[in-house]
Amino acid sequence: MLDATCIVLDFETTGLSPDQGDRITEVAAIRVANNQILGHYTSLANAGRGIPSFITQLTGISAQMIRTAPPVHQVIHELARFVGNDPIIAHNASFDRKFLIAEYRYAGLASPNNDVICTLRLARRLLPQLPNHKLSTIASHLGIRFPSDAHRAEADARVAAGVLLALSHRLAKQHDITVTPDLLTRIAHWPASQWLTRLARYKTRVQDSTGCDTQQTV
DNA sequence: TGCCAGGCCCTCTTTAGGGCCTT
Repeated sequence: MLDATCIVLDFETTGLSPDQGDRITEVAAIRVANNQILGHYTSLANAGRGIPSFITQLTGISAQMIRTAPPVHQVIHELARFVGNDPIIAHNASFDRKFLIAEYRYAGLASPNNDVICTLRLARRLLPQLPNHKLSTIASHLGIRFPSDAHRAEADARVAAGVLLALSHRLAKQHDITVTPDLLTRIAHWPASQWLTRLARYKTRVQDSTGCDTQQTV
């Protein structure tokens, strides 16, 4: 169980690198609290960039769709209000984080300092037996179905939210521990070969600090 | 002319290289 409020974020973009001039084309942010999806913000975004044909083939997002979309600065300001200071969750979070930082900068906003948790890193630790750790593979393994076409922001974000909740549930059940964003952040950054040892030490430290056997939120 | 992301992770490693993952 995940005992916190988090924002699951997914961007569709014109390419892989904001440093190479790529911009976002669509964003979805989903608020997760008390193990439920409580709300979402989704929008296409017009950043004035052309859409490579392979991106249209991959995502279904066309140049025509972007021409009639809200301007990207408006979308980013609305996104920033929705996200607030809650921890951000994303699959391969370094990708979405670099676009978030770039788009905040373009929009004249201060660089976000939200905690960031990566479901790719979590899945590599909690599900090492999988043949790969693509979002679709993890979702299939966990019995999570895409609500619509993959590679659209809201569908990917909803699936990532399901992955987050399923991994949190599995972690809590298998290790008898309260799962918090702080713990997920720690696990994601512990070396993959050491995370179980580190988790045992973490549990011992929490028990010692509380003076009882019951796990507490830290 | 040719190339063009970047951070993480694993291993045949650490004075490195290659695969994975996101669009």
